[in-house]
Amino acid sequence: MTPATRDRLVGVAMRLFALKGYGSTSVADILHEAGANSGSLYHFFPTKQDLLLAVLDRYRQGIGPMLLEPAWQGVDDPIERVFALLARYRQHLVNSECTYGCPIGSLALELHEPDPPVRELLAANFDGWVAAVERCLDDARDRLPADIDRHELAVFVLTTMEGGVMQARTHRSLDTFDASVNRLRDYFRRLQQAKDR
Amino acid sequence: MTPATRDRLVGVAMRLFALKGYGSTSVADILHEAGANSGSLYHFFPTKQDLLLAVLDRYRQGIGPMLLEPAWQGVDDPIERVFALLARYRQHLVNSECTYGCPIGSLALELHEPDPPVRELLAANFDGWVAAVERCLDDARDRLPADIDRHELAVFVLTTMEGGVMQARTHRSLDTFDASVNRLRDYFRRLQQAKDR
DNA sequence: GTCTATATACGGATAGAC
DNA sequence: GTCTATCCGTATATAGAC
Repeated sequence: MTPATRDRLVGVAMRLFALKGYGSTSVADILHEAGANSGSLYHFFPTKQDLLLAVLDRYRQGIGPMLLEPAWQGVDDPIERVFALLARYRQHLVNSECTYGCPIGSLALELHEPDPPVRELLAANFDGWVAAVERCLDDARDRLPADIDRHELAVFVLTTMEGGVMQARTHRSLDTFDASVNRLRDYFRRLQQAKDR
Repeated sequence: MTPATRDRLVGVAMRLFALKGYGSTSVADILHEAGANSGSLYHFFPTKQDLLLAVLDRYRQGIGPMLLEPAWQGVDDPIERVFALLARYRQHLVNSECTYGCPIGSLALELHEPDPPVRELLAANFDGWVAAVERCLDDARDRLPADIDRHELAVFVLTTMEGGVMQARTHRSLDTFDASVNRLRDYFRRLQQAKDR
């Protein structure tokens, strides 16, 4: 069965906001691609921004099933899971010729003064991502220095992904993304070596 | 003498694009704040995008005099210069209550499929920034492992800044920026320790 | 180079029948 | 819940006098 109209609208909006940005996606674009009419959309969502909130909520709920589970298929080592997650973003860049990166990061910088509910959902998406990485680091705590701040380190992994994706899109090249992940990998190696002693 | 109209338009556009974004800044906003009329702007710039190109070019030319020189006042140590540069972005966040970060990064993610000249000027801005950091690292080469890729490391510094700024703006808090810079500092410490042995 | 007035398109959102 | 038709503001850009 084809998804109900509301879900279809959210799905199309998710796709188009990621592809073209929030401001550059018109309500008419969404209606056209979803095969719906203005009246339907405004029946479910009072404003375009409410549709954005639904999109951000779907991203947040999808962190586990849509992002982590596929990325971690067949990867059990917690530190390798961190880098498998980064590899997934790399694959998105490859598939899109370096035009598609992290939709949350793009929206976070596109919307300069977002209304509080929007900003909070963006932050909640980052928090969920960082928390998942932090659980990996906790699982690997025996291989890291005891005094390392694992929350800071998890934030730093997200920083590396977002900063690397931004530069890759701008240069239309994977080089800067790979350089960033290489340096993060080197940092992890040195942390693990410090533990060995 | 008050700046010539053209320069004033570029200056106002630079400010408003950084504050509100490119798409959310109307030509009328710029004209109003610059005290100019439509005819003047379109006399100098055929389209709004040409004005953006002038803004990006001014950023690029300003990397030395407007960014590096102020950040490096009284700082001679090349590695401290890297962190002084990051501290300058932190200060921008403080001054703006975490709303103003890096205008180049914001534009890079706001414009999803920029016309080639725009994308190239964004990339040139990143290149100039990275090259400056790389020169610092070259100046400190004796304190870093001989086999470290200093270009990758310079890219990683920009990655840290951009990723940290993005999260700080989203959380309206310096914590994630500070966490990222702390981890980068720890990485540098470990690189220098590796050299000592 | 600068001014005013305006063309023209498209945006989000609404009205009201079905 | 869905449809068509449309309101109305604002956007970029232009025309042509001065």
